[in-house]
Amino acid sequence: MAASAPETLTIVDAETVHVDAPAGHKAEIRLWLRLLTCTMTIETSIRRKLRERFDVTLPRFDLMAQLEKAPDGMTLGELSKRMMVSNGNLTGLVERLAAAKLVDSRASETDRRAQIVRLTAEGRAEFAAMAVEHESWVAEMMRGLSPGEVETLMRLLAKLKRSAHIALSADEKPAEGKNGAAS
Amino acid sequence: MAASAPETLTIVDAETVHVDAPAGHKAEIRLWLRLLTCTMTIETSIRRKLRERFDVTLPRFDLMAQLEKAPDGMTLGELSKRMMVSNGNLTGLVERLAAAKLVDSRASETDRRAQIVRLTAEGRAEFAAMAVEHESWVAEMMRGLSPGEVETLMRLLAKLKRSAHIALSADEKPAEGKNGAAS
DNA sequence: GAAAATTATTTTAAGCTTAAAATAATATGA
DNA sequence: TCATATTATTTTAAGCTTAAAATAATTTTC
Repeated sequence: MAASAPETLTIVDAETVHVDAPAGHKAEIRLWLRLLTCTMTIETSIRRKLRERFDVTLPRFDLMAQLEKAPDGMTLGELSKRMMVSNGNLTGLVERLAAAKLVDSRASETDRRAQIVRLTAEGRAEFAAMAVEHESWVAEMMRGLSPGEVETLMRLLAKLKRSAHIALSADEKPAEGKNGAAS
Repeated sequence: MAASAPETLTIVDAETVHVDAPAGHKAEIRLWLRLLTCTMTIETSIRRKLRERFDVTLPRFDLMAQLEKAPDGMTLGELSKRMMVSNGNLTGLVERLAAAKLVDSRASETDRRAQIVRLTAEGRAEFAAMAVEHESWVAEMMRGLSPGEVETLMRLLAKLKRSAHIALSADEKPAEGKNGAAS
């Protein structure tokens, strides 16, 4: 069951076996590094442009982008899940954006534990301006891909995402035992 | 020439046009978000496991991984370029790893500005142990992809990387003028 | 062989990020 | 109802990260 044990025995030739670690997953490691490189390259460029053009940080833009999709606001927990960052991180981020009058954060009427965060009118306008350029920057960086290639990447990355989530859930519940062995 | 102007007019049907921003690059934005999600999912998992199993942070692991490929050491500038992080970032990272006796940093003999960083014997041993498990974690998360799919992703991400670099260099030199208009 | 330009790194100030512990409000169950 | 568990967030401590300014060494140019 341990992830470190080579359970799936892929047949490899002798060369590959003795050069690599037990199971020889070099292709996967190279793919992971390439994925990281692509993401970092694009992200670094976007970060720089957001600062130059709008004097805003990427995390702030990302937070505003989430809120823009939720006119009725969103709790911190929801934001945390969607942005894939820690809860504590958001507390500070929201505080700073609230200080800049771009978002508004207030306790929920029905559950006083929850904070509901919304874009202010100013935040919405500011985001709209940024989003237009942001979209064109991304498109420009992907200009070398054909529509078909974009489509293929979408499909394969969706598959990778599913695959990663399966691995995730597999090691987050090392022992189950209670509700039967199903699913 | 501006990245924000819709230069490449892709023919789209009326529905799509009026819903989207000027040039309608929704597919590209969605691909970018998916790329980000995949990377963050895998990275978060690796970060957690490195901490649990080896009590080490991801940036430290990444730095050691770079040094492992350079037995004769590497300058900070070289590390900065390869890891795609800022120069100042590395100063602190190397200091902390040096304090832990995992790397060794000393001024170059031939250029006293440059610091040359190397893994210590202890660092090399520590990294070797981590690398084995790291490789299997990554492979596990990619288990749902066939070898052919891994190959296709490699190829298309390489293309995306090139495309992004072209866009990068296009706006890093807004005016050239000196060495002729060639290339 | 100096002045000027370049290169490599460090410092600084601010902000981002995480994991873990603490706080506070709600839900659950005897 | 009251104790217990759960949920949502904040706080804390440490470390990561960046951009920009400062420092220091080397190279270029006259």
